[in-house]
Order: sequence, then structure tokens, then C-alpha cells
Amino acid sequence: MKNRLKVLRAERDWSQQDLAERLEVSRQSVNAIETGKYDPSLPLAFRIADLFEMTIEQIFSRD
Amino acid sequence: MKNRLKVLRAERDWSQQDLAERLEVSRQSVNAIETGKYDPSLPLAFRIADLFEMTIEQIFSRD
DNA sequence: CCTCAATGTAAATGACGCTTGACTAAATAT
DNA sequence: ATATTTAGTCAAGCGTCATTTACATTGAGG
Repeated sequence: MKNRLKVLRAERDWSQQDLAERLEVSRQSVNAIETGKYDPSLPLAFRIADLFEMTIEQIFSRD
Repeated sequence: MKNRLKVLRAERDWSQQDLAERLEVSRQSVNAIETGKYDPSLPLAFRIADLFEMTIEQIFSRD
């Protein structure tokens, strides 16, 4: 899976730390998801979609 | 997370085994997801949405 | 009644999501 | 020059996701 997290974050001028706090996960988790180390769990994907007010499909897609 | 898998499966008259084969997971995984034992991974959620030609949000939602 | 498909559950195991802590490197500022 | 912020990464550890194998229960049909 790939994702648009880095762009969405840049649009809002948020650091990985900022995003991590809003999602209530560690900064390393945000970094790992952004850099494609692993995919978020489904509940976390929902929280991300909620935060950006988008659907999961608008943020995540297949490689 | 809750989901509408059981209903979607019933609408198509598929057994858990049928669905498992289409998703390429074990029957027990389908059962566990249906009965709320755990949530699917994000890639599996995408495969489920693709199979039913719906968005993830139309199939899964918060408890 | 007996059989068989479908479902639910359980135990053991391996893989993955997420954590904390620590370290490096680049850019910005003081 | 030194300090700070940001991003990337590594390692160890924990809990959850997902697997296989196996057994029990239910309902429909012969």
C-alpha cells in the first residue's frame, strides 16, 4: 500500500510529531507508515481518514 | 470495528468458505472477522471492498 | 435416524503493528 | 559555534492479526 500522508501533512505544515500527536500514535509509527515500512491497522486508517476528513480510499491505495 | 460481511455474504449466498477462497484467506479468518474477534489488516480490507465493489467505509465502521 | 455442509471455537505458531529509547544527519536559528 | 527542530533509522519488546489443525454444534435433506 502507498499513501498520501506526507503530502497531506505538508499541506497543513504539520511535522511527523504533530501528526503523531493528533493520531495518538508514536512519531516512529507515522514515519514508518509514511516511508512504507508497514501499513496502519484498520482502526488507525479510520482515524487518519477522520482527521483529514477524507475516505480511506482517498488516502491509501495499492502499490 | 463492526462490519457487514455476514449480510453481504448472505446476499450472494456464499458460505464462509466461499468468501475465504475469494479473499485467499482461511475460513477461520473470515469467521473471526465476522464475529468481531479481530479486525482485518488494511490490505485485506481493501481486498474485501474490491470483492464487493464497495468502499471500506460502506463495509466497516466503528463500534 | 443418519449424513453432510456450514458455522463456531480452541490451541499453537509466525508475522505484523506499534511502542520506547537511542542515535544520526540536515536545516534553521540563536 | 551551539542549540533546536525535523526526519530517518535501528533494536528490543508486547500485543494483535492471521495462519493451520482439529473438534463440537447446528440445520437441512435423504
